[in-house]
Amino acid sequence: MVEYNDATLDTLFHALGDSTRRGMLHELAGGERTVGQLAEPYAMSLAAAAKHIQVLEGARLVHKERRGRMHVCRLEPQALRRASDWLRYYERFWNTRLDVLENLLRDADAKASSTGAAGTRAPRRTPPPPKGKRS
Amino acid sequence: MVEYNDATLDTLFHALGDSTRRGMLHELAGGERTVGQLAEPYAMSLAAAAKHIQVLEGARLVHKERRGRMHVCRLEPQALRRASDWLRYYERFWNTRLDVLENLLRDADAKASSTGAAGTRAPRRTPPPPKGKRS
DNA sequence: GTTATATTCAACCATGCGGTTGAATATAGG
DNA sequence: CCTATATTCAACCGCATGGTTGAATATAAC
Repeated sequence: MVEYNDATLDTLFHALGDSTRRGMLHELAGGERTVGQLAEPYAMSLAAAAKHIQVLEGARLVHKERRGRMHVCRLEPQALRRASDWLRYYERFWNTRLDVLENLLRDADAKASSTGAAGTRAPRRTPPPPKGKRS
Repeated sequence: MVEYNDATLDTLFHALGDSTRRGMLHELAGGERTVGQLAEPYAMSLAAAAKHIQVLEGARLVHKERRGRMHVCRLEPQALRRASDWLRYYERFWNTRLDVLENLLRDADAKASSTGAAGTRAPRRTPPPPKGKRS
């Protein structure tokens, strides 16, 4: 059951699509950090860094907890796992040498279609991404 | 050797952070598809869908090849593998029951700090994301 | 050659994103 | 109480993104 809704994966991958945020995750892999600690390495305002952290929170990649006057963040690995699960669906394409086989088939096709016969492969659609519960 | 530069991962994860594009990848998992075929399920102009495909190309998730008057797309699994590799670094956080252990430690800490002694854990920084070759 | 099909290109538009600054809030410490 | 520290909030800005439309290009079909 690798079923996550679109919005979740959107925000998740969007959160991962920024090197500052990935850097913060990497830092959090070393243990809990305060907002200030996470922000410090970056050449941007604290407010900007804090926004990045909020994005990570929104994607449930990070949990923030107030402790006295500082807010400490911790990595929330389940979200990362969700991303990994999604990717796992495509694992067969690189794991088994299926891609090599694909290449051979494609090349054979190219040669075939250039010598005549059209539309040999890929005419069938998989059930269309059903408009609101995709991926 | 799981070393990819920031920009690559930025564009890669950004490309994955859109459900239309993920839907297209899913479709391409079924084999080669033309631009028109990929665009058809979506309630947007062909031009818009084509732009999505270009984003996928830019992230090297898809290879497009002109064949006659149509352009056929194929899945390029190495890029997906890159994303998977990046995630793998964090696998330990959810695979081994290390996260559970972490929870226990954290709770213990919370109790400890609420009963007195401050700043027990997480004072050490891992080497800071070195500003241009991070993640 | 003309027409239809498949796709791109260019200009444009609204919205969101990553950043800034300055003020507000809340806790800790002298 | 007053001040310093840690963080958020709100307003603003420039730029990228995701979408549109209409014209351009190239191949296929008649």
